[in-house]
Amino acid sequence: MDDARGRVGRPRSEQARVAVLQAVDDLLVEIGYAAMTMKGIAERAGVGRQTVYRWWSTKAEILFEAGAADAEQELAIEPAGSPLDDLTAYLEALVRFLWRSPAGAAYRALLGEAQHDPAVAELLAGKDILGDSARVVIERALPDSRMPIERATALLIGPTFFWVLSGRDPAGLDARTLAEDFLRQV
Amino acid sequence: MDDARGRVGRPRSEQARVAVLQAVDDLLVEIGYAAMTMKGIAERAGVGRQTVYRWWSTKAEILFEAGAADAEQELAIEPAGSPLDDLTAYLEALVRFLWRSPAGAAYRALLGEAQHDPAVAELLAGKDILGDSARVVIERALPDSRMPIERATALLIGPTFFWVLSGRDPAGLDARTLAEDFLRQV
Amino acid sequence: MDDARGRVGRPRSEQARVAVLQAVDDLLVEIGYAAMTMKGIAERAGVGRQTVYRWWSTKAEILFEAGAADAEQELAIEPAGSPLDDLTAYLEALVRFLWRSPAGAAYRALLGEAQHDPAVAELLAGKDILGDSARVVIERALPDSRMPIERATALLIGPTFFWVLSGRDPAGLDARTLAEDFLRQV
Amino acid sequence: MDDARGRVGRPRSEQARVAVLQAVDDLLVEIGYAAMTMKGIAERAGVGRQTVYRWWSTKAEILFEAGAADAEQELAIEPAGSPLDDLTAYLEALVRFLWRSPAGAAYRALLGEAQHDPAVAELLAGKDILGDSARVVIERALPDSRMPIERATALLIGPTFFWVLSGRDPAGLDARTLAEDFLRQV
DNA sequence: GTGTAATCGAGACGGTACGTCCTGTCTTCGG
DNA sequence: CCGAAGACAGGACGTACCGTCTCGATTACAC
Repeated sequence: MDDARGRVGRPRSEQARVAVLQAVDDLLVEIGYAAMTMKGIAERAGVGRQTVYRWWSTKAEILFEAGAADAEQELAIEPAGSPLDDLTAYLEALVRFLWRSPAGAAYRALLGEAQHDPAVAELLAGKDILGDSARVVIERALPDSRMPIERATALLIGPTFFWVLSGRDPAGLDARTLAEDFLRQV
Repeated sequence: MDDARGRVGRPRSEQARVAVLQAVDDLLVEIGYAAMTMKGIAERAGVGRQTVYRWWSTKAEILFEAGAADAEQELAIEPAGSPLDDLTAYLEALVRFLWRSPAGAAYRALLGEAQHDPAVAELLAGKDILGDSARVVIERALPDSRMPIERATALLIGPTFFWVLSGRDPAGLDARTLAEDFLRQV
Repeated sequence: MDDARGRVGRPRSEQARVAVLQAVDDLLVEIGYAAMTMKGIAERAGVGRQTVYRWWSTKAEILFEAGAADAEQELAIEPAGSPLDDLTAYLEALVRFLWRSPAGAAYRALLGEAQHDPAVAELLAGKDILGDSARVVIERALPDSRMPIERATALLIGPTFFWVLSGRDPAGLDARTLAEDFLRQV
Repeated sequence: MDDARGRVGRPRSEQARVAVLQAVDDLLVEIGYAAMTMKGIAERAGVGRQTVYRWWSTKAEILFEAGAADAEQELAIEPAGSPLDDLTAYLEALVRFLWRSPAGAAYRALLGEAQHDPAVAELLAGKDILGDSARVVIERALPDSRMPIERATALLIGPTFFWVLSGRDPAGLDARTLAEDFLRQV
């Protein structure tokens, strides 16, 4: 309705849109975030640069759109029977996401950029990928907890988040132990 | 010793060194990390660009040298009497550092860059500012703990670290509560 | 006939045609030839770009169509009684045309473009605005001359043409003197 | 002296300067004035674009510097014995220059551009290539003429100039006849 | 003192990405 | 089929910064 009314002119090309998102995905793996350029994205996608700028302002925006869906899916956990198993499975997924997954690499790059670029910070603030995924798990595992969900989230995610982002080797992490630690607090 | 050997030629100018470090400090506050350039640093310092490149490879290196001493000092806590008070004071200092301090801004910028730049990651790995400061406090407050210090560090720092870096408002944090949570685990 | 055959569909819009020609006239005065673009012309005329391209290939073509009629009229001189007066009047008109008239500005722009663009050269070759106007005057003033008309044309127009196009100030020209010079040769 | 005093920084590269001028000369012949771009010139010269922009503002300026010396030389005529021979030789050189010479093509392109670009007009006004060369010949051939040199110049050059620039075939020109016509006026 | 040598500020060098603009084509809807 | 609108791929624009390179000038140590 909002879309179909007074539309005039050539409509946006879906083909160009997915080509750009795919190019960003590929380039992130091949050359990394820092080496990615708007020019390079456009060329890789076989798309004019103006077309890229018409729909996204920065490579951060494209990366966000390209990675958000994957991220959400990778952090969604099947119920595992017990609270401890649930939390363990989630923390394992979190490590996998942050450490190895392309979507996680994108997330870390964006979060890094957000530390010194308010525009990116705002972009990330619009969709709290980690917090949302953790809330689902916590509410399922501890429906009766009286701890505010925000604080519980930080306690659950924080240690792993710090461990990975500060460059420590995730091999030194044990998800089950962390889950047990968490249950002792909450 | 390293310096006194058969050195010949004009020695490094201490004046140029501090001018560069000062310029980086100033520019970080004035224009932010992303907008800082090697060219801009050299001009602000009144120094030739070659002189900058001669002693540092990247702006990350300069920033690191400029901020490390401040960071260490801001995270060093006087013994406060009780373990809970000690830990609370440390977490308060940590929030101040990450959230408001220029040195903390530098640290966050570097940590962000480290997520997609291995050279910066290595730089940070060389000096574990957060981990070192936390270890001191933990060993003082809990001399008898049998939990590995690395894990204890992650449990202590993690929630606050995640809270701030993910863009949440530190006003929602309560250091004493977090310290109590921590003591329940360890 | 050409028009009356089995034409089908919406006929060419006269309104669009004159809007484009008017836009070109306006833009030539307002921003000059070099700054004119096909995009700008279409927008100024309130016309689709495709409509412009459908009927003209280049801005030179539009400008030519827009200025030709004016040029012809500005260079047509009423008989003035004597050959000398006729020629003087013509040379004065020529200076006015080349120096101040919008149509003259268009002509000079096109002639300039023709020096490095064969397509424009061919366009101008199709209608010899200056030569045709001079021939009329010369044949009227000197019906018995045995000098080839082409050479006479060059002798009459050349000095003024050179003067103006090489950027000299037309104030330094005296049409009557030039007419006398011309009569001495022919 | 003026140059050698307080110079600081790396001096301008003569090698880059001649590479650019040579590239412009080549490109003018190969692809023509209109198709020449600053980007193309820089690439052809194996030079950074900034280097081109540092020393010249427009392709017109480069072309002017590249062609001026050639033009001057091509229009300098050896004394031929008689005024008529002198003037004939000059007019023949003028036709050669305007019609066939690469330097002449450059001149025509610049003169064309000058018709709608005041910056180029000013550039050409700074060095009156045609006028200067004609003055030399006229003053040598007619040392006692009382006609102002500017007017004599226009009478001498004008017809040929008009003939060539308006796209007429120079085969139809006869230099000796034009020289005779000129002598009849002056 | 007189080299010798590494430093300094300055600024030009060849490159490359930036974000904008225009090109000429295309794809939509409405007359 | 024409027309307005506007997105498309492409490519030049002029600018900024990259990291390197030459300059002349300075400043130490070794002779």
